[in-house]
Amino acid sequence: MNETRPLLLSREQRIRSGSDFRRCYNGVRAGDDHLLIFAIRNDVGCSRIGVSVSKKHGNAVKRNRKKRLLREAWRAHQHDLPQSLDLVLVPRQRADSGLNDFKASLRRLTCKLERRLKSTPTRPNPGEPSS
RNA sequence: GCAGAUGGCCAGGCGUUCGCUGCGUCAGUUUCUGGCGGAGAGGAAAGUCCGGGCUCCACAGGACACGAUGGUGGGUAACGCCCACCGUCCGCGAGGAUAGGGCAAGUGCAACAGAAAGCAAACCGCCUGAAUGACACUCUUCUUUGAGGUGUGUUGUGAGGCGAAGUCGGCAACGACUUUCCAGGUAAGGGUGAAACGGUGCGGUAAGAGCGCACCAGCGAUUCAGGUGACUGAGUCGGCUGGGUAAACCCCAUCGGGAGCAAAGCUAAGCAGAAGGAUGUGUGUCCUCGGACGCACGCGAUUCGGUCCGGGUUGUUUCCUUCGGGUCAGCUGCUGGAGGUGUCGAGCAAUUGGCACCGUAGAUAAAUGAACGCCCGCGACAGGCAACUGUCGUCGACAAAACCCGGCUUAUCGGCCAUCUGCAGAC
RNA sequence: GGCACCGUAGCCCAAUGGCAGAGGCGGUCGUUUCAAAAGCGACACAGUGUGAGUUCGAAUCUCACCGGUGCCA
Repeated sequence: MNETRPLLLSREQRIRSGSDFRRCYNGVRAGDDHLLIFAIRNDVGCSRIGVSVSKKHGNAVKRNRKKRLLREAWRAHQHDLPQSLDLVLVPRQRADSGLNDFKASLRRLTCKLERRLKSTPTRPNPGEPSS
């Protein structure tokens, strides 16, 4: 691991507007038992993530804990993952997902998404409105 | 020691590393970045059930509706909250519960059962008289056996039989059916029902009845005493008693303007309009004779918490309604307040006055996290007579601010403290 | 965050405070048919979201929870 680059997670590395979320939902996606990821390329210069946890996961405390675990997993692995992507992380509705589960799923699924995006690099994202 | 009652408190702790959001300061520099310092979820932050602060709108009034509250006194900015007390109910007790004004202002409701469900009467039943049957006795009439009548007594019936009348059947005895059978006194009793016009006893009576009396319960009036008051206690008198339900309509008293920080204000950016409705009459001044301004009436819009009356503002060539389009970015509001802690007073208490000290979250796809180590607690397993020891754990209650306070309600692992009660034991 | 509204059979929904509950669609069985559909007949399916209270009695009235829906800049 590169020791010189700090493991940060600032506000610019987060998806915060509804239109960006909608753009991601029209991109490619991949999932496993713990996680579902929507991804699309961006031109901001760095990768960004967004987190979406539905009300089915429990009360506000349980939902907040899942969001923090997802952000921590991404923060720890941000330099090992493909760059210049917008990711939306959606956890699966199961109670036993821990931090290590999310880390492993994140690594595995982003590699899959990177390969899928490279295989169709010129795809004009048919789901995205071309406004 | 066991079982409880009430009130209060805590909400796993410490350390290292990485990370997040504000604040202060310094440096680069004015887009931001970095260093240092310091701060960073709750007792319920929750539900949004009440009350206020604050912001905007409105702020002539009247009538009628509407909503909330409901023992008394106090506290408070205010409350449906809190404290103290009163009444009622529950508990052996410490204590707990209590929407607790008024059905003697009016209207309504009570299924089923029951004689009857609200005015008290009707029905069954009980009793008396008339009437009538039987028996006994007395008197009397007719010609003896005998028959009839009068009176008295006992007893039966008196909605029920051997009563009376009619029809049918039958030789008859008799049987069947139909009709009819007077007047009154009672409310003791009447399988019900949630609830039945006081309860028990004695007297009394034709039978009965608060009809009378004694005690008890309840109601009303009144007097005295205590209390600020709700109310309590004692006495006298009265008729003997008038049910329940107002979280049924309602009456009484008190309170209530509307909306809510997605309020409200500012900056920046951006877009495209369409349809429908209203646009009247009279008159004055100016006057370039086309218009402008003003007044009155009418009409429209809006507002005065709801409706009506009545008013305010405004429009009458610019407004209103609906549909559509654009933006949904930033700033202020935004945290110092009915603040907290300690102490000295007032008060039974809730609460409140003085003084001193403290500085205590401000996010916006929404900040508090992760990893490791030690201790604490819990659970499982193993060893051990036990005390205990060791290992393991996605182990650590309920739950996270969103303008801010005061309450209420609900959720909650485990534990601590204080006061008190009952039972058992010892002294 | 704030403000409103609603919970009754599998679904849609009715009910005067009174025997605990109407109807439609759907379901099961029978009848009919060669078989089905339609029709006809029968049956089952609720204890009214949960818990307290008022009342003799609550789906209904009151309160507190639970679940769901809608609106705002």
